[in-house]
Amino acid sequence: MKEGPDIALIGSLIGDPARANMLTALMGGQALTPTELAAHAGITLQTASSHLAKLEAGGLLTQRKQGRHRYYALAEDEVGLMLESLMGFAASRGLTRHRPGPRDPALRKARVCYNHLAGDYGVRLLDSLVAARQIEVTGEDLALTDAGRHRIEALGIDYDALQKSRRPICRTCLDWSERRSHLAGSLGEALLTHFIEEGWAKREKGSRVIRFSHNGERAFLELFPL
Amino acid sequence: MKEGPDIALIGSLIGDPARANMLTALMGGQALTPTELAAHAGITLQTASSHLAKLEAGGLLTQRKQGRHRYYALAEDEVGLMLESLMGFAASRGLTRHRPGPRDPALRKARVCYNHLAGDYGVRLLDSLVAARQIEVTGEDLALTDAGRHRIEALGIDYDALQKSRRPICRTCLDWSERRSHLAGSLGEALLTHFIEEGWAKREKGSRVIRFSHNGERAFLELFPL
DNA sequence: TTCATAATTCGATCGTAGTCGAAGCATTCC
DNA sequence: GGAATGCTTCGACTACGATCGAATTATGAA
Repeated sequence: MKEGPDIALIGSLIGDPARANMLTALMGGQALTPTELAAHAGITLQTASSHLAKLEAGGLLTQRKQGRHRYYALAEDEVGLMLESLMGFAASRGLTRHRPGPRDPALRKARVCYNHLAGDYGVRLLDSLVAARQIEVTGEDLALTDAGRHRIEALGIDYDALQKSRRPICRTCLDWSERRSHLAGSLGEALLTHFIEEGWAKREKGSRVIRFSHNGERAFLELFPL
Repeated sequence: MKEGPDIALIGSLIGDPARANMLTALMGGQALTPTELAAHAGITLQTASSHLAKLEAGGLLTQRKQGRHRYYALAEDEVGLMLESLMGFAASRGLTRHRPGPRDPALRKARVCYNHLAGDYGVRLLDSLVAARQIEVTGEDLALTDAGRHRIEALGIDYDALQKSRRPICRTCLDWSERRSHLAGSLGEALLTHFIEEGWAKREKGSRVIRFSHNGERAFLELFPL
């Protein structure tokens, strides 16, 4: 009768439109305050506060106090992966509330998925690393090869620091626009940070879009060929 | 504000405990009837029917009519992947429930489905006839070839008698233990009757189990190879 | 201190969705 | 043919949760 994990609780948390809007907003990767999230969801602050408490109790969000602000963010990578999976299915069903506008192609090209690169460029990144045998694919698992380690160290990324964290370095994440996997995990995060620090790309305010500069785009495509 | 796919609808569908129980049950891979699903969810048939209609409208389930039964199953692989992702997260939160026990192996091996053979042996029977080009598959329809007609007449089955009845001779029937089609229709019935009359197998009282004798099992496997 | 901003808590209202009994179809069994 | 089974539809009841106004707490600024 009752077997397996309890998905109803998680589902009901995501199932409320207001909460779903907040979670979608937080998929941008930035921590947001209750006031900002209330605006995203189109509800009052009181209601938002109640929702956020539930999401936190359910383990989907974490909260960080900072002065008189409280910053909410997705609790773990796993939350982002799960939401992306839901989005993938919803998108395949044609359940998109987003009116097809000019921002849509930009979103499909490159966007942030919690903390790593997604969209066409995100998929290309993983494909390129796999093609160069710098990442090995075993089923759904990814592993960095020796060549891969040297490669990212050459980019100036501290491999030992990545290894210290308990999070997996490489991880697949299903891309809802491309419907293929892109690179998540601490390496995925580090690479996106690297691109931004190098000035190749930057986050667009108030959305998940990642804008590549002209030179940044050229460098990215050259560095990660197919 | 509102970008990306609408995950709230999907979430709310999964969010109801009764529906979550049904989906969990269907993760087993077998197609189930509303009655069975109602039992899994601990609700009445009426309520289950309402839930199933919603899940189907949401694209999570598909339905297949079979006589006076309706078999529900997960609509696509993507649904399973999505649920798996949710379960993974729920499990990591420690939100686990009971563990499933092994079902009756004899039922899985061979049982009666109305009047024809089902289970592992039932699926094998159809597979073998198809492999020998004695039955042709066109989508969900089955057709007996000339070779097939000669084959069953050689077994002593009266083909003309089968043709006289209004019922289709060959028909697919979804096997709940194997989750694949087996052979139904008047031919399916005639074959099971044949096996029993030959003494190869007999029905077990008070259950749906079909017990093959030692010699019967040997003869069956030899006559219908894979 | 006093005021302003940020956020939570409380309480009341209101809709909606889950639930089941009863009735209505559809199909199969005898 | 009629009875039995499987399932859906309809209608009514109920309960839970989303929502917001008002009051409360907490932090920072003047």
